[in-house]
Amino acid sequence: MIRNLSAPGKLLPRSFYETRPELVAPRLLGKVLIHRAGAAMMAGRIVEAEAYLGPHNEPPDPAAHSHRGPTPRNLVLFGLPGHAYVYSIYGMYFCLNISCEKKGQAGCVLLRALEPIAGLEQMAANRGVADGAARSNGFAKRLTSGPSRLCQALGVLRTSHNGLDVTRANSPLQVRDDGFSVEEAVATARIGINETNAAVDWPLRFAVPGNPCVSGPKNLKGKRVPIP
DNA sequence: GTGATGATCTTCT
DNA sequence: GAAGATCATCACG
Repeated sequence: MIRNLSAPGKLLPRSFYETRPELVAPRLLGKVLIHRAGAAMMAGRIVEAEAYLGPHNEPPDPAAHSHRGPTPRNLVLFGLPGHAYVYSIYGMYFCLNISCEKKGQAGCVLLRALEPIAGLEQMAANRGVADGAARSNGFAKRLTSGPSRLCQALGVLRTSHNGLDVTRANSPLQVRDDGFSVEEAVATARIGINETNAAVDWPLRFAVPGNPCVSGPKNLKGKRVPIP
């Protein structure tokens, strides 16, 4: 039982997000995503993230939701950086992004996997994990290794979380720096980008090398890069 | 371990 | 009307 509800470390300021997504994504590795829901607090360390570039970028990123300009769905991305963009995918799931770059430039970072830190019982309940499974080996990994899994585990919904400012101390959704430092990242192509898409090979997916909570196959074929 | 398949619905064309 | 930044489950090796 987690009695101390104080969040660890310090809140990341808006300036952290006010730059290009391909810089923000690797820098977010090792930071802590926190969701407070009533008396419950759930937290996980970000171990995988993908950058999606805004339409002003050269060349533009055809895989990004924002690449055809603002629509009612993606409006959050064109606003101030440091806001949550939550959308529903395949009818049944949600994905959580954080808007980047200054107002009017719609870059963002998709959070793809966390390493659970706090509130694991609540996460398991949110995901409907049975007691037996919750005690089995590798259960923590299956809670949050995937963009929609982590939304389910933290209880992030489009209706209540889209557009939230993650840089405010009283926000239910925050990203904090607790001093944990990641030395380097693995950069690979993004997941789920069709080969008909010109951006299929862009190395904009960043993960913590060797971390068991990273989604997908274990050996990432990508190259090691320093954190920019 | 990998690979195929179905569930399900919002969004934009 | 089609596609989609996905996941659980099942078959098979």
